[in-house]
Amino acid sequence: MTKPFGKSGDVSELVNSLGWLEEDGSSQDGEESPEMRGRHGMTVGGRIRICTELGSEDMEEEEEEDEEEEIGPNGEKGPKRRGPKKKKMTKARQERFRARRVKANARERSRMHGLNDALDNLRRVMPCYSKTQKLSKIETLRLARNYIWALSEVLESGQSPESHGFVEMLCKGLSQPTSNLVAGCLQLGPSPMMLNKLEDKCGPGVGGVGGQTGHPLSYPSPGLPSPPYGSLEASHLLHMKGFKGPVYDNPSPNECSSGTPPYDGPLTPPLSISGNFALKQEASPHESERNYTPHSGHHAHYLSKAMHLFIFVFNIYFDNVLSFLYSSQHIFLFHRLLGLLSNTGSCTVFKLFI
DNA sequence: TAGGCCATCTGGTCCT
DNA sequence: AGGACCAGATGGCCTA
Repeated sequence: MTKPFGKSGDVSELVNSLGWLEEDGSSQDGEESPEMRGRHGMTVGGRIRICTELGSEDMEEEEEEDEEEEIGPNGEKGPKRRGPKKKKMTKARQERFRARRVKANARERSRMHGLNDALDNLRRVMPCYSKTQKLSKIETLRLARNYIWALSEVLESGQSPESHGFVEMLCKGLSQPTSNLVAGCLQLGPSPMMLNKLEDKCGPGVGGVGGQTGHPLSYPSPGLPSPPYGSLEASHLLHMKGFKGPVYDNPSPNECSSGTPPYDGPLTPPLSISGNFALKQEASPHESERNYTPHSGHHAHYLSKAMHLFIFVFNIYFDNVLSFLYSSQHIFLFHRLLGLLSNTGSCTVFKLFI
């Protein structure tokens, strides 16, 4: 249920159709003409514009009026205005201002599109991804936070990802519908929706749950990070201990309450980069995901998933990642993890990173 | 119909 | 001067 893009563009079309565009055409892509702002003070959408340095002709007139006011009503000279004298809004200046504004709007739009693309990529690696039922921005971020948190808990405390607690962590602070969605995905395992997801990414018959390899944990070829939803495969999640029915129809007081409660206190850091991880990992350094069994490759498996998501999330803000990595001992641990993960053959994206 | 979510425009601020 | 980023404002769409 994705909404069409450029809704404001519709407004501009309306404006265009009403013939309110500037003659030079500088009001394209939803821009409102200075005339509209100046003369009416309110635009098509009813927006009130506060004129500061806007290039309206009225502004120019206002300035001139102000200058006249300095000569008092009875002819006496009033106090001179202090500070630098305002530049006059000449026609040329107005046009430059307008052109600058149009360019800035375009940049801002593309910036936001970039942000949305990144968010879309993030949605794709969430436990419940659906083209038709998109998570909202805020819910995507919350779920990502929870997911990283939950996976790191699995690594640190050895908690089973099949436990009720794992699901609870995933749903913490999420709205009721999102909680239900997540719970539904976890309970149902690889639903048709998830199969679609795999096919969307790697094409039909390529890897994935329904792919040629047949193994539930054989991920599709590179591109996006290996999808973490392998951990949601039926063999893991259908038999969750203590996970009964639509749990979130009846949420516990602390978890998954209705609405979108504010973030209630600091969580465990998304992924604790501590020596422990590496040590746990070393138990089966040569484990391949294809040969993964829940017992022998437990930590390697979930470590790789956590790292995939971790890196992917940070990939969105790559600049921040770099400063983050070079800022402390993390760089050492990062490389150590990289080496270990390489042995598992499950860190394609990781390698691309380096 | 109210509320949630979203895209867009805009002005301000900071930085190069 | 101009670009990046941010937050506020606004209207449109959708759903309960």
